[in-house]
Formats: sequence, structure tokens, C-alpha cells
Amino acid sequence: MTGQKVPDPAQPRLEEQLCFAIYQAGHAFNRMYRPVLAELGLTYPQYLVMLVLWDGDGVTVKAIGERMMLDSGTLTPLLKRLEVAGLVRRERDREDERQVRLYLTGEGDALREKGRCVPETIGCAIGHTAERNQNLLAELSALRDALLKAADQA
Amino acid sequence: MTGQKVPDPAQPRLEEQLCFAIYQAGHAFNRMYRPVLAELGLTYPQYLVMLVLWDGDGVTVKAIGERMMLDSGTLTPLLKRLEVAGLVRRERDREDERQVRLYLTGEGDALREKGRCVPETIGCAIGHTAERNQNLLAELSALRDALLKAADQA
DNA sequence: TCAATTTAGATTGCGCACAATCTAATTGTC
DNA sequence: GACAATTAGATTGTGCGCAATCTAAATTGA
Repeated sequence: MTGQKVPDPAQPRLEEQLCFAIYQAGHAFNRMYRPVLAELGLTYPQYLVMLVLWDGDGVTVKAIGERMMLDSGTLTPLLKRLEVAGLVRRERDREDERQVRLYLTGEGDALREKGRCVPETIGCAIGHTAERNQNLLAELSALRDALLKAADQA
Repeated sequence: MTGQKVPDPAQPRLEEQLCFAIYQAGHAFNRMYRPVLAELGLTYPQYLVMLVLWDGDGVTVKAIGERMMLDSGTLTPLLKRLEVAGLVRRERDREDERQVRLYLTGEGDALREKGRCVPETIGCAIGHTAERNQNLLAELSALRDALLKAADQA
């Protein structure tokens, strides 16, 4: 009962598992983004929401959630923090009062300028060729879709 | 001030960014693992810690943290939950009382059997060839290392 | 028209992730 | 041996992620 259980060769090691590679890459990205985004006063998920809104605001919470794979339990407090920060307005849709639409404030729109250099900063850190990144992006998208499909069926 | 800001062509769309692909793939993995691991009574990060311990117990908190890229602020409460669940023992090292070593209990060791089929279950869901997954694993590891290196220098 | 169902968000509770801070033990230096 | 510096974990506070539940608004349809 006191320690040193025998390792199990049938159990794959942590480092050989794809899920763990994703897990670590996600952490590494976060670590890279954090100081860059701190200058904008944003966390990483907040930055992703701002990307959505910079791409076109007036969208509903649900639409943002579908694009980011997040539900209202995550988004509602996050969006409220962006509102408190003065970057967005949350407004009930007059036509359908169930929906809340998100609009950029002047400040939120202006922040776009400060955020413009972020992708390049990160891109330089990675240093891979555009082609290599494109390929990796495609592989990850396929992986995501395969997982979601399997998770839905289960 | 009322809505419909102009989209910005210079800002890359969410779906074209590597960081977002990782972010989504991570969520998709989590969604896939959740119901499978629920049968073991584990969350995904807890499962990763158990993988470390099944690979050899008696390791320190610091060693687990380095392998998983987590600090004590995350690990301490997580390990305490595993202890409450009866899967591990936390024990101060007699030689160096600063360190806490983790040992599997009989129950934690036994859980290995129930967890044996997990990687295969997930692997089937992905459905890719072993070679394709190996390649993706290597790419992700390289990406992680590039990001960590850049983050350290900054 | 009005009751049943569906839908959009909000809320609550739990667990992970991490920065900042704290305590206690160890090491290094003199 | 005394004392500064380092190291291992624990603690606190903030924010993300998600399941479960709740409310209110819209839709369906008998």
C-alpha cells in the first residue's frame, strides 16, 4: 500500500496522446496571448468575442455562442464584463424580446486599432510558414468535426 | 453609435486563426471525454493526473506540475479532490518536508483497469490513421515549443 | 383563443487556470 | 551557527467552461 505501483505499458503515456498535445498547445497559446492582450485590457476569450464583433456587430448572444461553441452560462458574465469595461452595449431586440444583441461602443470599435497587430505578433512567435499553418488549421478543424460528430452520436 | 460597425478586412476572421482552431479542438475533446470519464468519476484534468500516477507514483506536486504545465494553485485543490475521492494519498517527504509526494491508493490503482479502454474509445471517435495522428502530434508539440520559447523571451 | 411546447438568456454551483501572496523548509555564504 | 536567498506548496481572488435550473417571450396547434 505504500507507493511505487508498477507502470502500465498498455496505458499510453501522457505525451503520446493527441488530446494532451491539444491541451498543452492551448495553454501555450494562452501564455503567449496573455501579456499581449493585457495591454488591450482583454482576456483571451474576451478577445475572441471582440473579433466576432469587429467582424460585424449587432449579433445575438446565441450567434456568438454558436460561433465560439460556448453557452449563455459562459457568455453572459463575460459579456457583462465587456459592458462594464465600456466596450459593448447589450440590448434586447425589440422584435423578439428573448434575444439580446451586442453592439460595439465607440471605445470598443476604437480598440480594433490597438488589436490590429496582435495576430502578427503571435504569428511571428510561431514562426512557421503560412502553408504549414494552413495545413495544421485544416487538420485541427477536421479533428474537431470528427470529435463533435462522435460526441453527438453518443 | 447605434450598431453595424463596418467589418475589418485586415483583421483575420476567427475561423482562420490557428489559436482558435486549438481552442475549439480542446473544447471538442473535452466534450468527447466528459461522458466517458464521468463513468470513472473523473474530470479531464483529473484523468491526466491519474495517467501520470499510473505511469509511476510517488512523484512530487512539482513534478506533476512540470509535466502538465500547471502550478500549485491549480494542482493543490485538484489533488485534494482526488484524495477526498479516495484515489490518492498526499504525503510530505520525510527528507525534504517542503515536498508533497503523491501515492495511488488501492482504489486509485484499481481504477486503472476501468480506464484502460478510454484511449481506444476516443481514438475510434477520431477515426484517423495512426500515422496522421502521429504527424499531428508532432506538429502540435513543435507549435507548443515555439510558443513557450517565444513567451519566455518576451 | 388559449394551453402546451419551444426558445433565448440569466442564474447557480462546481471545477479548472493562473497571478499574487504567504508560510515553512532548505540551501548558500559568511 | 546566523542570516539572506531560494524553493515547495498552500491560499486568495478573478475569470473561463459547463451542467442544471429558472424566467419570460415567442410559437404551435387543437
